[in-house]
Amino acid sequence: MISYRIANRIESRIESLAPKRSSFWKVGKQREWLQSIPMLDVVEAALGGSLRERDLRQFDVDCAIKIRNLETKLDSVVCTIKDRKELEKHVPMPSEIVVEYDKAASLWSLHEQIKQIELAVEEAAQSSSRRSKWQFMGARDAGAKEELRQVYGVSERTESDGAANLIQKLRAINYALGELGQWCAYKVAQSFLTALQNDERANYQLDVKFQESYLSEVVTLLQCQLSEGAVSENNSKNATADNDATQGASDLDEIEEGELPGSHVWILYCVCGFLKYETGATSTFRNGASSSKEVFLVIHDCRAATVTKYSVAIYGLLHVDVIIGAAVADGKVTPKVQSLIKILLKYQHTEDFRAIIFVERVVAALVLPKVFAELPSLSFVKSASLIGHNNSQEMRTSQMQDTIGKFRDGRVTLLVATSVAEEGLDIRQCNVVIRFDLAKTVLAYIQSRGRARKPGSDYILMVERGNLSHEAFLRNARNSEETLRKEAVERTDLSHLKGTSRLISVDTTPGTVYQVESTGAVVSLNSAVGLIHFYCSQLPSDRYSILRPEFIMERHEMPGGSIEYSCRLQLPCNAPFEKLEGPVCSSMRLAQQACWHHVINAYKGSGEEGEKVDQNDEGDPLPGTARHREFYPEGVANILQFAIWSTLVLHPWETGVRVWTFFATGFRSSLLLFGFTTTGFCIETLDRAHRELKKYHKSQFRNCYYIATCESKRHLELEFGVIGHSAIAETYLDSLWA
DNA sequence: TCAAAGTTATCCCGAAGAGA
DNA sequence: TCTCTTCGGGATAACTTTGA
Repeated sequence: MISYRIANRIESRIESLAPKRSSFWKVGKQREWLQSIPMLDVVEAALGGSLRERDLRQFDVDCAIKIRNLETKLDSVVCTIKDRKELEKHVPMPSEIVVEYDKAASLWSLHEQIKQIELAVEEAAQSSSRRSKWQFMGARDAGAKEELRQVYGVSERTESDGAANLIQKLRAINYALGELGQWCAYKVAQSFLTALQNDERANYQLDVKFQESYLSEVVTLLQCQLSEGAVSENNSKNATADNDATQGASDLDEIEEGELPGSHVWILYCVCGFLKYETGATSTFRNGASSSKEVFLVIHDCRAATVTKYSVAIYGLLHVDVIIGAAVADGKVTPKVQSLIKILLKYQHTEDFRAIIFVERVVAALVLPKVFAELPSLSFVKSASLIGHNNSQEMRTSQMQDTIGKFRDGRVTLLVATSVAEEGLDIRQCNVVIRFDLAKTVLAYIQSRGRARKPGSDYILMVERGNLSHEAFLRNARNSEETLRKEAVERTDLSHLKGTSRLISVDTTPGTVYQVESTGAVVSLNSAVGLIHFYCSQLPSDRYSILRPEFIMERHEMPGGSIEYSCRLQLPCNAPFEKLEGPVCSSMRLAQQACWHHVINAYKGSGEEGEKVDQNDEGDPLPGTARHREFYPEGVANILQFAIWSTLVLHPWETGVRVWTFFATGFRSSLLLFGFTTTGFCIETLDRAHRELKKYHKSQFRNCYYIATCESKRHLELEFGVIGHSAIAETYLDSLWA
């Protein structure tokens, strides 16, 4: 909490400083500092005890140094309030609870079988890579295949195209098997398979068929193993029918409170949606979903037992414990999942329960809500997944917002989220945060705790019993936080380290850090690559420009056999400089970062340093400056003012309408505008033809500014009018059309 | 032992497509 | 034609694996 406050303080300080700084400065990673919060080494755990006092003092000093260096880098001051209780009056602090679970028994056989399937996929993909496309659809010659390609409007994909995707899925299943248990892995495999079967491409794309066949195998593998202990909706009914306890089950609804019928030895089973265990001579199987109360009991030899609401409450957890415990023994679910279920059950009577479970992997976030949905004992929970996008199971932004909205208004009471929810999710009703997978960094540890916003909240950390790295992480996170707080209050005297390499100084490290004298803004190697990208994005442009730097790496074999790298930086053509060669460095990353200094030098050389040189002597803004961008309302660079005209004729197509296409490309102070005629583009509509043609030329010509594809002179004039070149275009077009 | 490469996740932004 | 949404590529971060 303290360091989170510090972070906020620093961020607001940065924000207050930002307007005074150059555009380069604004991109600096403001969050970077938190990632580098010092932590005690895992060595501590390996030593089997706490660090000695001398080591702790050393750690405090390290912490002080890091904070001081951070302040230097950000030109900021770290501070906090002395009395923590004072802070807690205003900012609710959840109570931290550590829950231990046992290590899962490894299901070697299943893991191995899935790995074998993975190998088989790789082999099949390799052998299929040369196979003809579209063959499986009966296309035997090139014409037939082309016809199919036209019909479906997509290029054909082969088995090898699907292999990489499938291997990822198999690894996710294997992960679920190890971390969550067999039943969850089965659920994962099943959802992958269902998604493929619902994919309309399955009708004609080989890669989908390929994946489907292997996934079916995995589903069968996991499903077969489950049949001994698992009860699906269908076979639970069968089990009930097979058992003479059907009557007993119906009776049970009536006997939640009162005396059990005495004619049998009753063993009532918790059926958490998927489990059935036969341990008694006479048994009753009851699917918990049939009861409105979801009571779960294990009562042994209870001929005369009296069931009361009290015993229901007492035995509720015991019941789940026993039954899921049996499932744990079978590997159906892992002890970790068992513990999670038990944790959730403790909140079943909590008013306005709202919880977030943080998991590391997307697959866990997706499968756990499915598990909860099938547990009658967790029917008080309405769960949903929250994951980011740009992964194989991505969630769209609108879906994410929808889920968060539901969580906020209570339609969803439990979110199972990846780290996407660690920051920025502000839901005041959230009263429980569970770290199913421990955070990876102290930042994540603090941030996820901050999601529990309600007074009296719980922050539950699930730790594997006997896992040294888990224990060490917890200790380190707490120590780091406390050390930070103390350091922010007391401030260690580091004057004796002044001038040494441990305390960084913007002045003492020339060559790695650049400082803008007028503002004091500092740029380091760490932020170099990001800054170059940002700089490019700020260059004046029109909507057709691709403003992206390109880093071309070169490998150098040095005398002595060592390998070093240099980087050639290619900037967009509307930058004041286009190509820069960086020095030879020991690593690719360093070579990439080192280009930064050349950018700085070129930047200075072009007179573009700081805000004072945003304009030339005539008062016009210079290229690459914010003012320059504003100066051109259409976003067209100054360098486009001069033009060299040229024409060329491309592909004399056989039939179709004649289309005029132009594209413009600029080099520093000149513009090349090419025009050519194209006939034969008869793809549905002319609009479509234009788009296709534009796409083609964009891919063919680098640094292409603008493409216009038109069927008449008038259209072309309009196109050029859009980018403010109507006068130039008119002159040119007159000569062309003449 | 260390650096590179790979894997897992994230965010950001431009391109492309859909719909009003 | 414009606006909004979706998709995909490129970036970062932390960690693990691999190889010299």
